[in-house]
Amino acid sequence: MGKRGRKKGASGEQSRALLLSIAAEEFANKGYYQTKVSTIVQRAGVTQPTFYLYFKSKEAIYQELMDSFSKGLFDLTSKSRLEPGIDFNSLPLRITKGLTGIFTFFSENQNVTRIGFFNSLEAEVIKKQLALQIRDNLISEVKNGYFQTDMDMGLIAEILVGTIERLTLTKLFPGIKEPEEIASEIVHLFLNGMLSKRE
Amino acid sequence: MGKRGRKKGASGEQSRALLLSIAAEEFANKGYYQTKVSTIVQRAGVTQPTFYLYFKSKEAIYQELMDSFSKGLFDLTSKSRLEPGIDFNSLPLRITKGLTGIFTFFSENQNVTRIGFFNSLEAEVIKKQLALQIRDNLISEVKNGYFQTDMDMGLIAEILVGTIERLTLTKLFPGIKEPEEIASEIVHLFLNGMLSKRE
DNA sequence: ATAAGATAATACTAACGAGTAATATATGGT
DNA sequence: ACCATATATTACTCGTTAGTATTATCTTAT
Repeated sequence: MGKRGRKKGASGEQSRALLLSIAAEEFANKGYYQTKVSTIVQRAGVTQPTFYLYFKSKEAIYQELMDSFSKGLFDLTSKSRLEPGIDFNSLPLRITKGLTGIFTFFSENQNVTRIGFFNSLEAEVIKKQLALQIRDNLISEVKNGYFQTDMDMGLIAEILVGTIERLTLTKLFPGIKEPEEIASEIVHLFLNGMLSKRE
Repeated sequence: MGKRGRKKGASGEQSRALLLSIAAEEFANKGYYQTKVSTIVQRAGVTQPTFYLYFKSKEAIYQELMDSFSKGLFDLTSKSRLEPGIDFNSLPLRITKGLTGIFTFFSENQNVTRIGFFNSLEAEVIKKQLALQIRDNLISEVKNGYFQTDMDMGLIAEILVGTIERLTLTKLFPGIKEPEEIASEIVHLFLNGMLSKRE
């Protein structure tokens, strides 16, 4: 008796994926504490115990989303490491390509990016990591004599992270600018500064 | 009978100020939702109803702290507006001074800054406002022929805000660098870029 | 056809945390 | 000396929300 039990055509993987996707949206829009499991399951058209069939806890599904973002970003940045001995004049383009990759990834994964880069406690850790990676790249470029050597590369790396962060939120996500556009404007500014008329 | 009632030497203003200060610390460290009124009052050595004697709600005390930050920052930035017709060569120093003012304010008000600039929903609004003010200044400086004119000043303003944000968190708050130091390095980078050897 | 395992629902618990009613003690002006 | 007011406490309520015990239905391999 009753309308309990497994539904026709019910597929576990599908339910799980749906929950993940909706949860990403909720977490991205409302943050961790304002996001309710009850809302997630309601929107997914399942019940609370179904949620706990696939995820150990609210914390766990959040972590899974975080990890997904974290891994994606890490794969990206470790791929875009510069091999030594690049042509001098192609460096700006290389840097632009690397930045474009990051912005494209963010753009294609808005919800998890919001979670992993803006809303979470671990966002700081991730940004710190990104800054370190950027700093290492900058230092190796200084060794090649490309930049001024009297600058603090750790500082510049942090400035770049702040720049990426801010422009992602204000220009990329609202669709005001494309990844390539943002990347090339950043590179232009950071290389030449605002006073330059040099070419 | 009992130990109820007003305490000897109890001063309302003092209790209120203490609650505000502790609340600022809690909100700054844990964010809004993880901060508990019960913890605040416990740390302040008063009870819950005492809290509600001075603040309408948890939301209200949070708003009060937010407003304090918001007002402080606004006073600062509106004061540092550039009057027209400044000497060409003194502009970098002027900009550095303005930035130093902001960093000093942040440094002297860490907790509310964390709340108003990093943890809150309204942080976005505040940053947006700051970006607009910076953009206006930049544009007026372009009119004076100081910068290249082919750059998107809205974009640069956002980059500056991101820069301020990030360096506040990673260099200023940990005490790694002083306000003046950070300000002058920013100005140097943004004016000259990383390629420049010009002087 | 049937048992085992997978997928789901109903109806609950348990805890936490914001906010309050009622009550008591100190202080300061008259 | 006394009362009005400011300051504080004890001991609650009440809603919200994460998580669960139990039961039911579907699916698939044999």
